[in-house]
Amino acid sequence: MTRRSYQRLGEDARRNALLEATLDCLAEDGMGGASVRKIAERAGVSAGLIRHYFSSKDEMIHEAYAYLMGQLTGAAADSAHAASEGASQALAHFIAANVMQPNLSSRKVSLWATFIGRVRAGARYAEIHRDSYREFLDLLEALIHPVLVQHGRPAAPAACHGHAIALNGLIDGLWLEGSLGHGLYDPARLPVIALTAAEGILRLPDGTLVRAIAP
Amino acid sequence: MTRRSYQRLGEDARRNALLEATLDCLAEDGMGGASVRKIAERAGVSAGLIRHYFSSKDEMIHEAYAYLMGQLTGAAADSAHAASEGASQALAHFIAANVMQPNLSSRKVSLWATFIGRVRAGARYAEIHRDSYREFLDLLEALIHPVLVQHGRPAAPAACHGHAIALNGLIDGLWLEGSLGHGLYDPARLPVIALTAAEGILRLPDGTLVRAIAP
DNA sequence: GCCACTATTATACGTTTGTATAGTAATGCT
DNA sequence: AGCATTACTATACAAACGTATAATAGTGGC
Repeated sequence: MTRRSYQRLGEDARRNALLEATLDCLAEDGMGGASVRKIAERAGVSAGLIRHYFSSKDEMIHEAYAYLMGQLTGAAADSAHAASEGASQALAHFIAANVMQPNLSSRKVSLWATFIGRVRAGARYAEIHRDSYREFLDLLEALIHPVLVQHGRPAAPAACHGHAIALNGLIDGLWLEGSLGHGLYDPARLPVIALTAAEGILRLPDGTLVRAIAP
Repeated sequence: MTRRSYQRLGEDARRNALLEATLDCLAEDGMGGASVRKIAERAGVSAGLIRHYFSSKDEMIHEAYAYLMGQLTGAAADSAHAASEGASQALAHFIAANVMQPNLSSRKVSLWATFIGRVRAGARYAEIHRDSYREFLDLLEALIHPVLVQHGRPAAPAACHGHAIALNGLIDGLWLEGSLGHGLYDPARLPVIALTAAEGILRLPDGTLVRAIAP
């Protein structure tokens, strides 16, 4: 009996490789098609290995969701904290980044939607979703507040919160629909559409955000 | 051997019962848990029946998606064509209806997301999605145009189209996030948040849409 | 080079899955 | 009531599934 040769990997590296493989299989085959054997094959390991890292398939999928959302919120936080020339530019960059590559991504949307489809029925999914949604809202509030102050708009916490909810909704919706390659319009239009809409939502002077990132 | 007694149903009625059962199982158990046996049980028939109506499980799921989107777009069209006192009220009602019950529904969102998760990898899913997305955009454009004209805003087709994309994004995002019971805010706030944001996106005078549906 | 540790492979098992098909009971017509 | 039609049940099958476990080869330390 000839055993396949293999290379050992540290615990973190192997674990992350399995989570990445899980996400790859979910993006391609959905929840119904991502079997343990497929995930193992994608990760380049045998199916028996998975039990050494996760106590069940369910746990591995939950962890994959947490891992994905950690990546998405991490990238959003980096974007929010990036160097910029003022509050308007920071907000504009944040919004635009969400409706452009690499965030505008059918893979990311497919994964996000696949997990959202389970939020209603699974407490762990719901918890991960709520935490990341809260984090996105908080990031947006922090970006919106100084912009409102700068333009003399009402900037009380409640107003900022409402704006953050609306802006997050706009970004989510455009990101979702814009990533799916439907061919109904050129996704390159989305940054301007998003920024123009955001100016309206925040009652900013026309061009405040669009001009903040234009050449 | 005692066979279970049963009642015959006409082809359309039985078929729709199966599609409803499919959606119920998908909403509860996801793509990975909705087996043919579960769906049959939910529909109150034996598993062998399904082959008499659908040539495969895959086909049944695709048909369920088309059926769901038919319901959602049908309801949207009804809402768009409902009697109203003017263009602003029609648009306001349409927007508000999308972020309130019965549309604000974790079941609907779970189903929608579950299928969206498959759009990237499945041509049939992508086709159904594109057709319904186009229909929503068209409905919105038709609602937006007279409102812009009424308020002397630029109302060329390209402008309407861009506004429809933005508004649809806003509605989708708020509907999605607002349906999931995260407890971060009261979903009863969403109609006002959505309408206020829509006024901004369309550059309408403050209160145009909010006041159109307030008591 | 030797050895201990352990990451990994291969295999097994019981259950579940989607698909296939023969048989029969419900129902409408005469 | 009798009969033909057919919607539906029950069962079977091969494959796939998630889970479990014994064995072994890779690797670092000495």
